[in-house]
Amino acid sequence: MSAPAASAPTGPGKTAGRYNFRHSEPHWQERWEAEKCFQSDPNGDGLPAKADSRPKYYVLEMFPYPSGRIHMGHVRNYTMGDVVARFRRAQGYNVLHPMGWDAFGLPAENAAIERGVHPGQWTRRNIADMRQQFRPLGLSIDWDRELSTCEPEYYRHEQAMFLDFMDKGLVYRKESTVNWDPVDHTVLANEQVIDGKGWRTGAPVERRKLAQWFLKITHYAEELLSALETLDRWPDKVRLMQHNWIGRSEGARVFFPLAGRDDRLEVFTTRPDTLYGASFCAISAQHPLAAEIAETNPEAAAFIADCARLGTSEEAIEKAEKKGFFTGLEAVHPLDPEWRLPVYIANFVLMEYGTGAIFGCPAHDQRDFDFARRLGLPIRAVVAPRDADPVAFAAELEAGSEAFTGDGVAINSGFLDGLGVAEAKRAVIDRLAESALGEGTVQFRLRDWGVSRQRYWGCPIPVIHCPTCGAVPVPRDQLPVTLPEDVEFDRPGNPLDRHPTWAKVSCPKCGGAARRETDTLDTFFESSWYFARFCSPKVEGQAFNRAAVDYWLPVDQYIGGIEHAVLHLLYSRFFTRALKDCGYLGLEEPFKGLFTQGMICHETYKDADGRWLSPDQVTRGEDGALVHRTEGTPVSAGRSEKMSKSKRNTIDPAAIIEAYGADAARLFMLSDSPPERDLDWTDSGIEGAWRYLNRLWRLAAEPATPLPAPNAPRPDDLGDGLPLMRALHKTIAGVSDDLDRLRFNTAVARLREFTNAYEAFDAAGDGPDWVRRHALETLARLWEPMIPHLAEELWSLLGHERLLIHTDWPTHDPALLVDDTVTLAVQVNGKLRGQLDVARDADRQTIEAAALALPNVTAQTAGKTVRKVIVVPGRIVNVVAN
RNA sequence: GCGGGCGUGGCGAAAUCGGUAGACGCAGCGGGCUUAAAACCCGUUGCCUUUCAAAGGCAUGGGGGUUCGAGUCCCCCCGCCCGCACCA
Repeated sequence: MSAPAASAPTGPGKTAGRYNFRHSEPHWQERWEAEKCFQSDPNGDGLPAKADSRPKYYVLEMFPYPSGRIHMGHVRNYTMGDVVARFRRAQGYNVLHPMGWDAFGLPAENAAIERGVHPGQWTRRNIADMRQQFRPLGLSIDWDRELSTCEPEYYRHEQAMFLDFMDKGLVYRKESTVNWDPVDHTVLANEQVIDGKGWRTGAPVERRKLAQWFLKITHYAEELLSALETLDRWPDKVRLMQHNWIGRSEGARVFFPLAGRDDRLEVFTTRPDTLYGASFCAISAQHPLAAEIAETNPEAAAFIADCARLGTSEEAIEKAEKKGFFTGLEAVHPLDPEWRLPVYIANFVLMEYGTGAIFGCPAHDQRDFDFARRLGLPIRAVVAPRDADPVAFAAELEAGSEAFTGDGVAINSGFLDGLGVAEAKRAVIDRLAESALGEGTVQFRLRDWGVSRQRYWGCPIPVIHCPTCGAVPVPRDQLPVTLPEDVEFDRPGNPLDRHPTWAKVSCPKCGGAARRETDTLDTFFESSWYFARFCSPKVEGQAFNRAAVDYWLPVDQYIGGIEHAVLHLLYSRFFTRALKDCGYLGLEEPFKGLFTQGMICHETYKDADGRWLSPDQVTRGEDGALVHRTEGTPVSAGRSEKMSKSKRNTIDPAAIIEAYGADAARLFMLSDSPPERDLDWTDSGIEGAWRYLNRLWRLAAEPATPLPAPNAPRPDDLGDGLPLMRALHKTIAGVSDDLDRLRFNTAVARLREFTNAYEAFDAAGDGPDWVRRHALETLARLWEPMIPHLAEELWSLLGHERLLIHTDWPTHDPALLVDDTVTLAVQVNGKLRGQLDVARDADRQTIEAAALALPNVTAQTAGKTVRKVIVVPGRIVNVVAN
């Protein structure tokens, strides 16, 4: 790509002048800073000044992980947020637009292992670097509210929250399975397990049981689900994903007494109506009953081990045949004491869902059907479609290979026969309840949130393990529990665990020797409340100044990536409820408006050997074909994909800003693609943005016609300036609406369209000249949220001393939106045959007559009879003739 | 397998109360300015028929339907993308 050299304007003449962004952008940034334009915390308590009566508006972009380098995704994300922040500020809102760092996490530990640098040092240096990289973008951020989650001033509050959650019964500890890398002696996150092997060591991952801390998100499952309906400014897609993730299903718990034993098998089903079609029971390989049987039955133990081996790779699960092992036990059918069902251990039953046990009804569940076929178990139809012949239907189903899962009526089901599915469910549940053999229940797919991580670089869990008192909370006056600085990463495992002194403490209860919890919190913990901490980031004794969170929350517009659709957003919704129940704040939903932006993509390149090449290694040869820049060897271009280091198709924002300036980068980010869709980065796209900025700059720096003085009075009669004035007001209305709905691409198109109209405008006189200046000033004001530096530059070129950012957002004059005449499309039989200019208020007869008189219309209707003329005022005339 | 989304010029896209499809931009083509190039400016650009003009035909993944009129609503089919994935 050719980087334009910014030069001083050369004045009118043969060479067009160029906008010098290198001078201008830092200049306006300094002015904004000097005038404290983005400050929002005058008292230090998070609240606005007493006299400030503006309504509040909280705009937030998901805070970044401090990797050390900003990437194009950041530029897009923060540009969008900045447009919203600047737009709302101009509209008279008191805007909160903060920035912080999601600073705990694995990459810092990897850096420590690979380069021997301390995670804290690495993280803090990255933060400093990234702050510097954000600065040239000209974002309207209140940096005074900056926070970093890895600092004790931040995480001490979440330790207190953890203890409050404990008091509220929202925290518990239980054994849970983790992915264990036997070489690194470390726990792996799911995404670090690739094909059942550790990503770093390649060693087969083991499943180990560890006691871990859980947060009871399921306590709020019902509410988290139902409240989704109130989030009307969230994308449907995200709400749907959360809906599915929570996965509510209504059904029943059914108890099957075990023949010859005192205990019973507890089963969850959504189809109690098919109980008469049961032909077996099945339990998970992890079910306690399975373990019990395995103790005395080596074959059962072998089968269970077999099941455990499976289950790492998704593909294996997909292809796995349904397998079962007969336990020798028989379950008694709850509706018929004479009826016995064999009990199997089955590889397709999940311990984590429901009760870890099912009853199988092959006729009406495909999995059960497959299982029954394999093991030769009976298949008995107990539901038939309403219009089917029950006997024939049952025969066909039992001979076929597919279960029937649709609605219908009960057959072969005793007292249920003839009832619909829904009625039959109710009837069965009632009958079971009478004999205490079952009950209606609601089951969720959502599981409790396991927050323990066997890691160093995270927030310490404030608990002490005492051999006599058990898990004891760290007394609040001893918070924060801080991470030790003197740690080594030269050996595998968790440095906290093997630290010589850190974990050794005395029990707060009995004073005996005890040991600190060495697990740290999942990093989703920090991001579940940072948006609230931003409301009063400087208060010390408490997490929040209650008045400040009451004032600022909820976040009016949250912007971030779709990858956080479920976990981060669901955890934050949970946290907000839990914090409310602990008295921290007073609302349930933290994010009123949510917007998920698309990714930045770029074409990918490979050399002849299939190695990825970065865009700057690729150029076009003389024949236009892609070649390697230095070696001249052929290069093949692949499809456009999300920018990623592994595919080497990234573009460095710093290089773009250096070559074209921040406004060009911002403009390109907002142009062309709708913000929720992926954006393709192209060289020609950024060139186009840069070209437009210069055009705009020239309108003010080198005007074709001299402009009247600033603040010149508006002439009573705009004369020939009226059409441009109308176009301007349509633009004001359109752009305001676009920005309100975050439709940045159409706002850009509209402003460019008006620029075209402005340049084509050649009327002369006082009226037109006044409109010219007015239009240019308004154009600067409308552009300011998107390209703030150039907008200020234009404003200044137009002779204003006071910053543009302090001027109000323009409002349109509704009278100027309606034209005196309108152009109607004229159709004959639905096909366009001409156009008609008529007065806006022309009556139907006049329009009809004029339309029928159009030469093209008479030609088309010649020899036909006009049956009907449809007139849609202001839009269209359709002549129906045959 | 289940759920959701999307298919519009060479490309990114507009047009969502059913009313002139292709705004705005990218790329292309022709021209101007220039010693030359860049930059900049002007014109042009969905496809087809037509020497020009005028006009006409075809076009929003494919097929059918509703309607005076369908990118938009309904039904069927095809393709791509995303989420979940033995959730009983």
